[in-house]
Amino acid sequence: MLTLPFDETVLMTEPAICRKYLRESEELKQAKKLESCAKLLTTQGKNIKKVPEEETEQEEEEEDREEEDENGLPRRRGPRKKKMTKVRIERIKLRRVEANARERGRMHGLNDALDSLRKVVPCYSKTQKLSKIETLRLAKNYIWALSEILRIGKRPDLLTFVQNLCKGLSQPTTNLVAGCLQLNARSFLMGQSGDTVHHTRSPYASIYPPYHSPELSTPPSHGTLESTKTVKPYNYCSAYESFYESTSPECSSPQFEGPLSPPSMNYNGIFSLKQEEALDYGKNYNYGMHYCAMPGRGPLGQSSMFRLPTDSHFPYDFHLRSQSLAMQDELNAVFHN
DNA sequence: TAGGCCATCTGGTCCT
DNA sequence: AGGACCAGATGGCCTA
Repeated sequence: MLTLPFDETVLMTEPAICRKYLRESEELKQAKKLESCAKLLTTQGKNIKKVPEEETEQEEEEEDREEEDENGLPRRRGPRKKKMTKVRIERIKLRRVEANARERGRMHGLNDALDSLRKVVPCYSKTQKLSKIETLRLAKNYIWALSEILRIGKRPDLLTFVQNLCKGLSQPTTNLVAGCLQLNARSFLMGQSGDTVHHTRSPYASIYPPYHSPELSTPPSHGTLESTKTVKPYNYCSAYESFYESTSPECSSPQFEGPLSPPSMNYNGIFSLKQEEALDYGKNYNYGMHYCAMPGRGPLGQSSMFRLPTDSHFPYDFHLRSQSLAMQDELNAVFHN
C-alpha cells in the first residue's frame, strides 16, 4: 500500500512532493520488478530487451514451423494458433508490466484531477480529504446549487443552499460542510468586530490571490500579524456579488480572470477552507471547538456538528444576530436529523 | 474486527 | 500491435 498518512508533515506541506514521493517509490518498485524480470530473462539467455527483433522473430518462426506437417503445410486451416514460446511469454509479461505502469500513471492523472476538483469545491482540507465519491457528489451539488442561483437570480437562504450542497452526501461530509460554514461565520464575526484581524484574512486572498482579491494585488504573506494587518478583514467582492448586488464601497468586484477560479468560491465568505492557512487556523482556533466538542469523536464525528459557541453565528446575508441564531437552530435541527 | 477507502494489478474491449 | 479505458479482484491502511 502506498498511501501515506495525511498527517505526514512533509507530505502535508507539499502535495506535489507527496505524489512525487509516492510515484517515485512506486516507480522504484516497478523498476525493481522490471529488473528482476530482466534478470530472469538474462538467466534464460533470452533478454528480450537486448535481443534484436529479427532474432526473436526468427526464433518464433522456427518454433512455428514445428507445427507444420512433413509436407510443409500447416496442420490445420484457419487462423493458426501461435505457440506460446518462451520469448512470446516474456514479451507478453513485459507488455503487461508496461501496461501496468501506464495504468498507474493514468490513475495518478485521474487522482490529480480529483485533487484539483477538491480544491474548488466547498470545504477543501488537506488533512480531512474528501473521498473520491464524496468529492464528485459535492461538486455535482455545488454546480447544481450555483446554477440554481444563476437561474433564479436570487440568493437562496443559507439553509436551502447548504441542504442542496449536502444532498446525497454522507453524514461525515455533511458535517464537514457544516463545519466549514461555522468556521467562516466565526471568522466573519471577528473581522467585523475588527479585534482579531489576524484571523480574518480574506479567504479570496488566501485561496486565489491574483484573481479574487482586488485589494491584494500582491499575494498576501501569511502567518504574521503585521503582514495581515494591512489586509482587510473580509472581502465581499465575490463574483457572486457582482451578479446580484452592488459591491460594497470599500471594494470593487473582481474581474474573473483566473482559469480555475470559480466565481462563487466566496459565497459571502463562507467557504474559506479551500486553503491550507484556513485549515491551519481552523486547527488552531476553531476546529477543536467545533468538531471535537463531543469527547471521543473525530473531526467528522456525527455528533460533533453544529455545536457552536454561544457567540458565533452566521454571516449569511448579513442577518441580524437574532436571525442568525434562528438560522443556526434551523441548521442544527436539519443536520442533527 | 468489520467496513470504507484506496492503490494496484489484470484481462477485456475498443480504437487508431 | 499497441495504447486508452474500464471494471473486477485483491490486499493494505485506517477508523469506529
